[in-house]
Amino acid sequence: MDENTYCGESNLLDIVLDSIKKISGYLEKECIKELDVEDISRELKLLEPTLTIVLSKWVPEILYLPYLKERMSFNDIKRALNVSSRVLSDKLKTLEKEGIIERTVTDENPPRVHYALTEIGGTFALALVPFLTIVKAKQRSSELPVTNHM
Amino acid sequence: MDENTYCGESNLLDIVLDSIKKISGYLEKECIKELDVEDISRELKLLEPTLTIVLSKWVPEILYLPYLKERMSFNDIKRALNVSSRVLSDKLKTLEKEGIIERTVTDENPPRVHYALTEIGGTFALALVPFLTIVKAKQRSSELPVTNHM
DNA sequence: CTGAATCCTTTATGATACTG
DNA sequence: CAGTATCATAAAGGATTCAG
Repeated sequence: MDENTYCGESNLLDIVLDSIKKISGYLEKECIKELDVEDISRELKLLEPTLTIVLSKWVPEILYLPYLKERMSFNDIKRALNVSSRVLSDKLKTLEKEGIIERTVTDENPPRVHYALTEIGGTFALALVPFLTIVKAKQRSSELPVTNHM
Repeated sequence: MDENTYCGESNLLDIVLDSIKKISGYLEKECIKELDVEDISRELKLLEPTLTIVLSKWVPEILYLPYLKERMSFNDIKRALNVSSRVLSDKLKTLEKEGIIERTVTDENPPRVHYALTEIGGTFALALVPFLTIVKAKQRSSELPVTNHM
């Protein structure tokens, strides 16, 4: 494993798998027995609006851009992702409303606009890493080290 | 915090935040500097097909059902989620093709069909937990303990 | 019960053009 | 540069019906 475009993720994968193991252990011991389908379903319905936003097309890409750069202009993002301005505008507005990114206008002359992840936005991005890592690992090899899934 | 429908997740949140912290620390030290927008963008494009599937409507819900039950019939799922059979059928087929769930037909009389998470599917579900936990924590209170996001 | 087949509506996205 | 407005298309979801 040497063409690590993302970064040395043989190591990242280890961290992620370790996290998953802990979560799995916790869930197994503490609560799974008491859950029922309706609970989870109801629960996920509450999460759905946010899920729909964060996991729609382009949004993961966007999240990992400011993550890199700290702040980017509208056109920087547009060019980096090769997305139409209408779609990008929509997404940015939605993400701003959700408090995931923030838009700042400088009082320079001419004024500049830049976007950056908020703190919660950054946490969101990081919380997605385990999932992205697993997806990637699955794509790389079908035989992924497996945690005990309940 | 006592109406924990999901489960005692003040504790789960701790585990998740700890994981995120480790991931954050790792990324910060090891690689973020060397990344550029095109890399990440290219990378996420590869993940996109899977992301689109797993994060589309109903799929998280589905993932957390067999997660609970180990195996469910078509109609169990249908009733639990209150989803049309066309949509459910589509989703299940796609998930099966992706190796995330598996469909089994028993040779009873009458034959029964049931669905269950595969091992990778279970890992997927667990890998989503951090993200779901963060989303939920965000909804519960705007002031979420924050990791240093780069 | 487990779907497949149809049809219809809604939502998401894309392309293009245009403005302060 | 940072968008908005408009139009067109595609993709996803929902409702209903029917069959083995």
